[in-house]
Amino acid sequence: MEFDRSRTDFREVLLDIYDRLDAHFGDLHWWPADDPFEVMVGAILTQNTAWTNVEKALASLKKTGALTPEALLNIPEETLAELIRPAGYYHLKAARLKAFIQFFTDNYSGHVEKMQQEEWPVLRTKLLGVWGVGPETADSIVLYACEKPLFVIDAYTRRIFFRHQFAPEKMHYDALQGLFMDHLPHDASFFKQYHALIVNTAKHFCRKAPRCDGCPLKSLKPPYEPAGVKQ
DNA sequence: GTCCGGTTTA
DNA sequence: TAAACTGGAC
Repeated sequence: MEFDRSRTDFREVLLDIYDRLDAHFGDLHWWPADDPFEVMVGAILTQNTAWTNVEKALASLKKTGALTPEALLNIPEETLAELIRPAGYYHLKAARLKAFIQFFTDNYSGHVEKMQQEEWPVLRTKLLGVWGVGPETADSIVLYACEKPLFVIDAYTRRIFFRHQFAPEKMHYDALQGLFMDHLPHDASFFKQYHALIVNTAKHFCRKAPRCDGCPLKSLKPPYEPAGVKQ
């Protein structure tokens, strides 16, 4: 099956989807965190993990005063692992946090402001070089911690856009990202809200077992499909 | 393709 | 009791 994204009004389709979701959910104020550093730590902790469990891990880090670059640099990895245990994959994530903090300290002296001064394509490449940081984690940090206009793709984005037949199921991360980046204005606040809306939509309606009742996208037509054709 | 994993949700 | 959870490395 061909996925025709060449039509000139694909931008209008993406904006239509945004408007529908924004009207339904309103301003979601993502990413939920006290500061950019907490966003970065949360981005690693939330890898394949429910956010409610990440909140517990972040709470225990705060409670013990460990949620600073200096503290995380010096804390023993095993101690860190126990603190973040509720987030799951805790041995793995302790190692990943350590790798990221080392990078953050070496390159930006542990200052988010210095990181924010980096050109985002450069920053993204550097982040992808850190062990434990893949495309979604890197882009979450670039967008939500550094306020740079980069569209974040996740499993929810894939699910929703595949089901509505805008993209093949296993479309590569960068290709799917390009679908948004090539057709939408590069605005950080807009991208933040769009991704947040996608996550909410997937949690409420576009679950693994779909609940299309009441979904703002229920009446959405695939861009290439003639109106009225039943799937 | 497999492994990492405690916790919540259905 | 099983599925799912704001992935990434090997």
